[in-house]
Amino acid sequence: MSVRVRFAPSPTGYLHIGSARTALFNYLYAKHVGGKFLLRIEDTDLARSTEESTRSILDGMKWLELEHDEEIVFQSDNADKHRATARKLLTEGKAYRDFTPKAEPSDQNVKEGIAERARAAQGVKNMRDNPFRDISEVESDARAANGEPFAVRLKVAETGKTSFEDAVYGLQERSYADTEDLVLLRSDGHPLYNLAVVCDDIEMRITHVIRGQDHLTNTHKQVLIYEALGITPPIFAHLPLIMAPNKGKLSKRKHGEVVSMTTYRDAGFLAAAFRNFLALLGWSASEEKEIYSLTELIDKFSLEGIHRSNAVFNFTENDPRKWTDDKAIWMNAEYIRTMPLADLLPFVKAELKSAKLWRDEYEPEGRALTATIDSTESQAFESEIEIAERPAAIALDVLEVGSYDWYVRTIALIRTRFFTLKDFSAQGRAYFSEDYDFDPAAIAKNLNKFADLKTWLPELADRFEAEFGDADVSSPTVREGFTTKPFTEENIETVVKSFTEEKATKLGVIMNGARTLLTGVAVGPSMLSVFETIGMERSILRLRSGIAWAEILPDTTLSSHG
RNA sequence: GACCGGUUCGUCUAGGGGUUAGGACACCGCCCUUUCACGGCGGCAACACGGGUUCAAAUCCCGUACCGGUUACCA
Repeated sequence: MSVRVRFAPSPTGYLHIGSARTALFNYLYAKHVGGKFLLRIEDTDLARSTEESTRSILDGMKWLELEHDEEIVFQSDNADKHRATARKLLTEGKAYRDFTPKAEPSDQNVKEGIAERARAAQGVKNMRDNPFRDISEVESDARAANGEPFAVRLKVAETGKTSFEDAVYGLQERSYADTEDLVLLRSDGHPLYNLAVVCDDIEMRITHVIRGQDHLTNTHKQVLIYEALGITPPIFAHLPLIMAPNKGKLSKRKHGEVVSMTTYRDAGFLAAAFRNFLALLGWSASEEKEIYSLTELIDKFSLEGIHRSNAVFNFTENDPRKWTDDKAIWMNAEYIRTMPLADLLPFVKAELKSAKLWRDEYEPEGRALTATIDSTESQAFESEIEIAERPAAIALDVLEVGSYDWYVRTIALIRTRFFTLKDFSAQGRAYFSEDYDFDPAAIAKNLNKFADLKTWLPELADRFEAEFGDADVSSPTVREGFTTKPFTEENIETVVKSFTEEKATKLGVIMNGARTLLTGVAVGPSMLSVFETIGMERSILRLRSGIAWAEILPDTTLSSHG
């Protein structure tokens, strides 16, 4: 029998990080064993389910690239079948009508109320004390025929226990005495969760139920329904929960956007990286390795590798630097820095486009750069990128700023310090636009402290112009007839070094000042490569520009010795 | 309260009778470097507690503590 698993979220909000991991594990297991990964929307709670939420969940799944097999099942479509099942159990005497009037839902916290009631009962409640449990069939039928409202409850036997072998938690047993006669059908005829789940899992021929540990005790109730129906239950595998840093529940209400999948998509995370991170929360392949491709994950995934203890999703509220789990950020940076450039480029393109920084010249001529390049084309393309990535291999000593080759090489250069895709349009903005911001901290540290730079840097620009000025950057290979050198790292270094000596200052002072003016930020790749990448013309322009200087505080009187 | 589950560095985890208890993130230091959030090297840091079994316990058993889940005519 082939394996069929399902991810069954209830559409009462966006895709929660815990649900996303449940979906991932189901997906990985299905793919590992060559089974089917199905999706069922558990929308039986009409009051709370929304279409928008369903869409958001689907969006999240799509972003994570967890494609489901077969049609989506909407649980609400099966309500009639659920009711029929309940009726069947009723006629077989395995369930009974409960004519107890429906209790008014308390207006305070529902969960709190339940716990309170349970505490009051001192845990000695007799689960078989429902007065309608044993009324005669005749009386029950008569009252029902009379229009009296009733809920349908499963008739749990007086003595015995339910048991099942959980693939993660091992043998689970529970005395009947601890399980109430659960409600199958509400008095308004609405099927309840446990009934609906069992019916649908049977209908969908689910073989393995992989879900959160919060359902571990529910499972006993479901086993009871399977037994009443005379059907062998599927294999259950419960997952440890993902908790907040205080080991409490991780919820939208308390923790906000950090728990939503769309947050990560919008924050510039790569799905592959986030998937990788999620996979390692509650599962491990028992090896000293952190980076796993999807194929590796599928290959190595097993139910045996799932943990039994909850995992903390570590983040610090109100700390922008640690707004989400450090390891997730690191993982994303790792992907951005080390994944094949050809795979990264489409994501960078999308980011630059949405920031209005994209230019069509960045597209390789005659080819559309998309995420799905066929293999032969992709190979040719990759070797081209390899060339661009390896400065030494480039025939030209200067790349034309704004060209495709320049673009690819720039991305290869700047990605080494980036954490998210957003960095390409934020920190990296100065590479693609003249309209970029200056980080006040960078100005304070690299410009304000050295007042002489205000005259030095424009002077450096003059020097650049004199040294490199009439080199034809548009056809840099043609060098004959020109008296000046090409604007390359090596030549730039010579010029800047002698300039520094003339001014009797440290190289760092000049370089850092220039970096701030040229890029607006205090960090980045080697400054020589930044000069080269920004290009001669723009470098000169920016060194002369007074934009950043305008932000210098008026009381700055520090000398260059500072 | 009752029932069920869990407990290895701050966090994610490896290890399941004999290990200097390993890795990753974070943090710190050094190196590289003009800067840096890149890179390299190194450091700090953990078996919840108490009993037992055993020549030997992080590992097996019992208890305690703590944490979590469930206890709905929610899902």
